[in-house]
Amino acid sequence: MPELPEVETIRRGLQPHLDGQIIKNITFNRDNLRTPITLGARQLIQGQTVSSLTRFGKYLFVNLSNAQTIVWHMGMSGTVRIYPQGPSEYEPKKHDHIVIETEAGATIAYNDPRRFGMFYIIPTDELSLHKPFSDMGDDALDYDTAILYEKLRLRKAPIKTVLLDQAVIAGLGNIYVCEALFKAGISPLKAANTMSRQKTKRLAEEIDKTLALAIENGGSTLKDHRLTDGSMGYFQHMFDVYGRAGETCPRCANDKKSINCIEQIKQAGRSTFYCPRTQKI
DNA sequence: CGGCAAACCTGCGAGC
DNA sequence: TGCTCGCAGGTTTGCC
Repeated sequence: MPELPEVETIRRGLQPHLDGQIIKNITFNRDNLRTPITLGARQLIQGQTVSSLTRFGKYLFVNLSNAQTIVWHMGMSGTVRIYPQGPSEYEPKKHDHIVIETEAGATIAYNDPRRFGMFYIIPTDELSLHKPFSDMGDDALDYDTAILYEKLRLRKAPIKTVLLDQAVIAGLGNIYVCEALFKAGISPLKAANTMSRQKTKRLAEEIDKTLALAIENGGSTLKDHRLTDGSMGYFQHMFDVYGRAGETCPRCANDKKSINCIEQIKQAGRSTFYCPRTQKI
């Protein structure tokens, strides 16, 4: 599910219920997700105050007053449900792997059927040195276009594949890469190292617009993603190309030039949706 | 090192 | 109705 807009939507939902709150209790209903849940995790988390709730790329960071940080990733199918009234209101669901109760009385449940998610704790000051983050690119909501251009210049793989690499830019996933490339009129097959400064700037503008609009709309619910109140995102209704193989893209529809122009292809094992007529190499 | 397939899991829809 | 197959928002590993 979660690319940057979905994770940011979850972060904003958690903010009023977790930031500044004391974690009274945390329950792990299994000892691993994608990564193991260490034995000491509960002791390090329980009783601590949340000093801030931040996001980097698709990762959520719950920073604690004891200088430890919970690194939280939603995998493919992770969702967070908040019950402000606490345990009396909480309805356990299958695949609720982690349940947090705050001193203020809220219950927060992490549900993840496919268990591709991650939830582990590391010292806050080691975050930037830590494995995935140490060589991750800038966050897709706050990056330098000139640096993006330099990174693209070093890669000859297709632009679609390169933008999915979190070391290039952090937070983009399959949906938003397809959508941004469409809006920028760039073919997903174009070699990254053939991107001009001008085209990179154009792409960056469309990435910015696409992510902002998606966040405004609560992210995209294909199947699993939910806001923390259980409601669905809305941005899936605004896709130009993702999941629309065989349909007509908005540009071609406007020009009355073609129908059924949207094609679905595979790149590095992932589906790509695009309009071959209007997305240029 | 770069690039790609496969693996990690469960659930769901399509087709038979 | 029920079975099998393929596919899904991501990341990591291992093999050319």
